[in-house]
Amino acid sequence: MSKSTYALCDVNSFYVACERLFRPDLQNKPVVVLSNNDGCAIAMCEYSKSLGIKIGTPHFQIKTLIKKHDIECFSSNYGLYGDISQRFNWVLSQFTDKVSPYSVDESFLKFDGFTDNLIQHCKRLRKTVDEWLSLPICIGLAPTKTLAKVANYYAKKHQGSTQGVVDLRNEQHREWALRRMQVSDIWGVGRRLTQKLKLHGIITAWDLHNADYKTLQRMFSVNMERTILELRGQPCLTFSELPQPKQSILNSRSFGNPITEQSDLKEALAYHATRCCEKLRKQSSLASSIQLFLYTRDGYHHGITLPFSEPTDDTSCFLKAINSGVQKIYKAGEVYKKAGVVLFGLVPSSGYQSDIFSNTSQRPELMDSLDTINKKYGQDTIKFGSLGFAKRWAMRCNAQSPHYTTRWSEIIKVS
DNA sequence: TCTGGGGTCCTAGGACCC
DNA sequence: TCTGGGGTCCTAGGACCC
Repeated sequence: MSKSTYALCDVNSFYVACERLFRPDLQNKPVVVLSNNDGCAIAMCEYSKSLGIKIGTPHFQIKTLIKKHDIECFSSNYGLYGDISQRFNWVLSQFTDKVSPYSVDESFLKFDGFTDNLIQHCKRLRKTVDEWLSLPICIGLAPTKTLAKVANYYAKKHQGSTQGVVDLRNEQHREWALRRMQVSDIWGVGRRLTQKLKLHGIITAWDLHNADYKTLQRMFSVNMERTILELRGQPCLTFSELPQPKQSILNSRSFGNPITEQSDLKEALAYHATRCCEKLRKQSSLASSIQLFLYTRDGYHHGITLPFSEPTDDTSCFLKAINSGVQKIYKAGEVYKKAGVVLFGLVPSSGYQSDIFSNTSQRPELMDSLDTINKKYGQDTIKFGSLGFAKRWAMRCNAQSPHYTTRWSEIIKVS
């Protein structure tokens, strides 16, 4: 039996590609996409990169560049990106039944039983994504996920000569590739680890490939051991087609303007809890506890964790917890810049044996109706009163493109 | 003046129990 | 002067990813 081959498919500058989909006039114009709150650049085209704009560069630092080079700037539009991402994965699923979405713009695929014709198959896949979705992608092939990432790195770097597909199933090719790659470019090796590895003379990906994995496991962690083995072609990371249920669910935002009133904080936290609960019910889980946290302007962090008497997915239980929690951590006179909610201790809702003596009110039908209506008619068509109407905390988002594919009112008009 | 948000996994250390 | 050992659970913090 032949071994499995992994492919990593990712869309080049995904957010920018999405913004260009319905704006052909931007095809040859520089584009930058900003983070939530329009705080910093999080995606950009090659040209903007060449001007020195990097991921994380604050918006205010590049304002002159934007003006000078007539760069089109967008607030991020996650509704659009999420929808295009789903279409992308659907196209991938036409080429293999083993698709594992890894992030909004990249997915791992698994191919069994392919040999020589796999490269041609991937080139057809690439052409199809281009024809059907107008998205530019690159594909890396290898016997492990970590090596597929390496292959993808080269496919992206040498798109012209490789036609966006690089195959590292061959060991000699792998050595060539790893010798020329910095260890910091390996998936799972960040800034800190790069520095520490350097002290041990490990500079290139090939150095790490040859290092003693037992020693490095003791020095760092089992993740480092896995990375080394994966670089040697031994799969250590699992491949799962079904998205695994989240173990924690978080929603938070910086405020558009600083907040000092407790009532505004409550509204913001109620909003975050509502979003968390939607995600919770979507993955059919119940949460055992809720944590709220506030950040002050001076960067100080206040948090509190409140357990429930039994796991729940009823929004009103979370809102009650927020009411009591925020009173405990709020300090009059503080200036707050960010708030958020995390749900912990998630358990599957199916088969959960609820305590017959518990007085927690579970109203699955009510929550169901709420989700159905809001899904059909838009977020917060029906909502709890504690979410309020003022939204004094709402984030800045001054240049968002229309939700072309997910809101009827924003669909493109041809006249 | 203005620097995002949502996740995962691992480890160390403290509390507690027997 | 001596001052156990092992297990579990929880939390905080660090590191990584996109």
